[in-house]
Amino acid sequence: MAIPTNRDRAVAATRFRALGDETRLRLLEILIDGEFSVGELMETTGLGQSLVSHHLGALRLAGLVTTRRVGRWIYYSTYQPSLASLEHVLSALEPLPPD
Amino acid sequence: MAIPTNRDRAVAATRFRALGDETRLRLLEILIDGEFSVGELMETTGLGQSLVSHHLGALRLAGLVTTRRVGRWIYYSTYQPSLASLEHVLSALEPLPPD
DNA sequence: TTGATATACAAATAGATATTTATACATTGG
DNA sequence: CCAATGTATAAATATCTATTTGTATATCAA
Repeated sequence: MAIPTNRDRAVAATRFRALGDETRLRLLEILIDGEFSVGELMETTGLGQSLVSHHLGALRLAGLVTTRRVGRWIYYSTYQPSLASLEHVLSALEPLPPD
Repeated sequence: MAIPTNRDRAVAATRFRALGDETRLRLLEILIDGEFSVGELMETTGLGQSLVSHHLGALRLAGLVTTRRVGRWIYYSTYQPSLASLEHVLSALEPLPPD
């Protein structure tokens, strides 16, 4: 396996940081089940428009979600090559520490 | 698969946040290759004592590393049940975004 | 073209985190 | 017990991030 470069680490850190927020994890969980517009995500989560948009933007920059515009709506979905499933990623970390 | 609770998400977010820092990723990479004391990690990375200790503490709280005291030294290593290999975790996210 | 709707973006602020410096604690050797 | 060594912790500060509020942009419907 190749030695990670500083750039590799920067990218990875950005990805992990994007996952390191409860609100974004919640949005991702929803998006794993399908494609949703910002408005639908607002309804489901009860969060404000700007906040949802902001977090989705962060997930997009991290390459975790992708978008598709349909008329006035923009539909978000998980970017599958990057995130086959959140469960998969989580499973590598799941067990709780002992101490 | 069970619906994630708020607590699940809080734990996961904490874990991801711990991984979302380049310095900590660097330390983890080193620890994947074996067990090292704080002093050794300072030498290898060129970072200050306090900073190394601080980051290791964060990794420990996140359940990503574990410790073993031998005399005055404290040896850090990856907590295997939690992190079989950083590469494994990274591989789940590796591909870069298109846009 | 105009008003309404859906979303993004900017600015402001509050809160969290990384880093540094200084100090405390624990263990060993003498 | 005392000095030295290895590590943790506290305090201070600077930087980053989440959230809120306000505004801009894009698309549609009439």
